[in-house]
Amino acid sequence: MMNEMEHLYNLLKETFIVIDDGDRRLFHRFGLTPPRFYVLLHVSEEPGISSSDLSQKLLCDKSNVTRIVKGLEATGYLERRPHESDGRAQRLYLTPQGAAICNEVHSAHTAYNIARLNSVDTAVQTTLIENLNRLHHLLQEELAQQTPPPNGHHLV
Amino acid sequence: MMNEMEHLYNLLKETFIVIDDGDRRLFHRFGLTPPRFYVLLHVSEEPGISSSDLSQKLLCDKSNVTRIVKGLEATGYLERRPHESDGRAQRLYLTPQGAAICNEVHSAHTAYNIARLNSVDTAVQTTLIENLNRLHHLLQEELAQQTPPPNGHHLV
DNA sequence: CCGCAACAGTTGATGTGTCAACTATATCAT
DNA sequence: ATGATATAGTTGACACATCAACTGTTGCGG
Repeated sequence: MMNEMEHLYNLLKETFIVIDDGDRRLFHRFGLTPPRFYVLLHVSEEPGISSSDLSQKLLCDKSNVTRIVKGLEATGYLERRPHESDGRAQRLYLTPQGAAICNEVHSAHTAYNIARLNSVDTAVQTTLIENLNRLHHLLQEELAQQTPPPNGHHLV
Repeated sequence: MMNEMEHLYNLLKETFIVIDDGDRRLFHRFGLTPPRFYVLLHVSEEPGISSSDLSQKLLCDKSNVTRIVKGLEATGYLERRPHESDGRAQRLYLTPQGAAICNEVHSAHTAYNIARLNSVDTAVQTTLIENLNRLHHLLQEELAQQTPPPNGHHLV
């Protein structure tokens, strides 16, 4: 019927979906989407970060960042300033409102994660982390040796 | 710095991303995308299934199915026939070409999953499945009791 | 049998993601 | 210095996802 590999595969996907759905709802309560929040978060952690660096952190295409930033700028959460020495680049900064909402949502998200993930006991948590770590490494190796990555991914 | 919950959270997301990226590349080799493939797969498993039922299996909105089906119909992989007793509904069937590509890609995907997930040894696999199962259950309960689900999700 | 709620499916608006092609600036080797 | 190459960011075209609003059918309670 369904072998172990398929089972593991499906479990991973479904677990992710549930987590992601919870995130989406949480962010929605604050008028944000996951990508918008994660842009704010990264900018708050590294003020002045460039769009390119951001796209690498988010594991998505640069063009995607361009448009998300545009939206956040329109909402008044983010601003772009020209890079002082590189004429191509720009630097991203949070506005005061952006910083405020980012802190607020970040706390809520952390609390939510504690609430939802703390229900598994510590022992399970630890082995889960160990095992996922191993799997994650193996998968990444496997992918890396496959081909030069086109551009792929689609995080958060 | 980073507590256990955050760690687990990030690991789950990143692991999923790597898996998903591999999938995307695999399907791409056959001129398919993940959503298109999964529509074909479900129709092959349940010929005559309706769009509504499909959207529930895929955990996505009906309107999404409408458009994916439209695309697959245009490619000649799928056809729609009116439901014999319900004037609102339609039945979905694979064309011979659709059935052929579906089988081909399905085998390739299974083989790929075996290759990539078999590198973790059986013991790890087993505990991983157990622990993920537990986590998955808890998360789902948590989500379910939260609110009447709007429509959410975004599988595969 | 009639009116109305539920359901199947479509459409439009919008956000997110990809890729490919482009502009403009930087960098590096000669 | 100049010319090839790389990098930063934008844009256009398209796929996929949501939600909200709509059309038609079904089915059910009066």
